[in-house]
Amino acid sequence: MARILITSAIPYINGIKHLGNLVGSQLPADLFARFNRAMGHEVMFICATDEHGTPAELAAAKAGKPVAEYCAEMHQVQAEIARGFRLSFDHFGRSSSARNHRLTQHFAGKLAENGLIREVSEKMIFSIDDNRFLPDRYIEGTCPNCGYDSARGDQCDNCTKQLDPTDLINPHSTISGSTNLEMRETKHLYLMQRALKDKLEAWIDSKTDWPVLTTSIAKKWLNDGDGLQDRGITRDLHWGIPVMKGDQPWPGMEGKVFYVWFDAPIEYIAGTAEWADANGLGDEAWERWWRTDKGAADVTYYQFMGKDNVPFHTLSFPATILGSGEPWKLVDYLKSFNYLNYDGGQFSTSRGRGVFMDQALSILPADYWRWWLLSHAPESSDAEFTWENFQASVNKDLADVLGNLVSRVTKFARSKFGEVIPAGGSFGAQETALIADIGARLRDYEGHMAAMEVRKAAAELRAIWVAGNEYLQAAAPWSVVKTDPEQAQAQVRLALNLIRIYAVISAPFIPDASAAMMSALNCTDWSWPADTPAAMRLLPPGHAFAVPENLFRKITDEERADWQARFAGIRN
RNA sequence: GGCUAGGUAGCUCAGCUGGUUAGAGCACAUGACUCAUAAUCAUGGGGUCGGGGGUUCGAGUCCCCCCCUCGCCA
Repeated sequence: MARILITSAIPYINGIKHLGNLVGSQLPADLFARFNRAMGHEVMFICATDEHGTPAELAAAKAGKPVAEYCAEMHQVQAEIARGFRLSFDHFGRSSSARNHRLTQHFAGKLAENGLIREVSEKMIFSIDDNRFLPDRYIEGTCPNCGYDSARGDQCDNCTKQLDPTDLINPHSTISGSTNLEMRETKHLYLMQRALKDKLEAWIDSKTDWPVLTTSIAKKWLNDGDGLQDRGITRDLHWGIPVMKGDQPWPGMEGKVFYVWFDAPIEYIAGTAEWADANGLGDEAWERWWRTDKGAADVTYYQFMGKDNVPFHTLSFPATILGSGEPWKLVDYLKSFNYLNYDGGQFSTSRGRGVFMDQALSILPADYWRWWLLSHAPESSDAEFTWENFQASVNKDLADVLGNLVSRVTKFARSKFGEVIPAGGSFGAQETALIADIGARLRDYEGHMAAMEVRKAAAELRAIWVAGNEYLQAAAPWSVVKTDPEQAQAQVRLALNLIRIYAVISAPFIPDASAAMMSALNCTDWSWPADTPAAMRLLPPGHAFAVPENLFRKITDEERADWQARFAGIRN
């Protein structure tokens, strides 16, 4: 039994995520977690909300709530939606937790102890009316280059010229509109990543099995231009983790907090500690997942994320870990995803374009979305969601191939032999061939799942469902029953056992439908069909079953057209 | 502008270190079956593998140039 640590990139707190966010990290991570649990491995699957930073403060202000209260509420909202999608986190934590405060401060203290932190004084724009320093993109004014009147402090959207906020003519705060701005001196901490460059590079170079997408991004940042740069890890904000050197005050840094990108990945560790706390366990319970000197030497650590997160996970976070000089677990395999586009364009949170997680669940149950998203995961390149494709895939794969199979088998069995597994006959050549075929395909499926080849795994799973229909069509128990009822009983017995196998192996993709199948079969034995011939005989003659409701309904053309119109533009 | 990835049947995509008539699913056509959610199964049509050069006995697969898409960076 292996020990497997899985983290999904943590979603930002300021709103509900869209399906592109879901399929890029949480959903494939959940698939992998469920599969590994089913294989009997010990799994720790952690996710959380990423709660600090300026956007959270602004979103809270807009909602008219204190930021802590806003984050607490939004965390509950996101947690509820995650449950709706059946994301099987062992813990869904919060980057604002006491655990993360302590750990983040601990790491900063260790980095300082090891001479990897330097203090930098710099001048930044302060908005007197907003009573806050403004990040560059929150300042707008007239572009000195082209005269565009809504140029941002970091770049002009019109002429694309790179700008410094001080270049702008008539600069103003985008938060309040105030022009009452001034340059103020402020001091920040920088993590000296340059000093860790060689260590990071050697570590990246050792990861020969990583996708090119991952390593090429990391190497670009390591070597491009002036190479890896030191990085500011503090900000002048109110909402965040106070800057402390371990548990000691940090002179000169009073009133400042750590930068959100410094504390967010540390939450992977803190979230595991939160899990231990929530379950009444001691520190050793979570440390055995993260500290190689405390039992984590045999842990394999997998991270899941969209490609935009790769630099932080290949460089920044490892710099924190390596720089601490302590034996924390580094990621072993990093699975990154491209983007999911929506009907010819991009999903857009600001314009409400595309389908958001809460809306998706209000339309159809989680399994429909899970199946489509995972079977079309943007692995090798960007992928595209269209309603036509969604309707066609879901209707064909789920309703016709799988759902109808369960329906035809259980209904036929009931009408001919009653609601128990029939006892007659024995498996012949056709049955033996099916068992061999399913067995071979299962090994293939397991290989794809273990390798996180999500699309290929989905395709193989579907092929396994199809094999059941092919068998049924060839065996034709509805004909055989007229001449050789004993043989038809054996065929039905096999088919009913096949449904249990389908339930077990499909659960990582469509957990609710799997549960419905198992419930209909009156079975609680979720053991993986490693021994296929034995699994085909698991439900014994005389075992009672029931005919379930149809597992999946079909999406009609009217519904498709309606949704297409509804999600084209502004969210309402 | 630099860099990554991609451009393969109407659609969504597989094609590892170059090697027999380029594959799958969907869609389409025909046939079979009638247990089942008008579901299933079989067969078939359909591609000059973005364009142009080159290496090779042989290239979707390697090299060069060009065009287009996406993202990152500047």
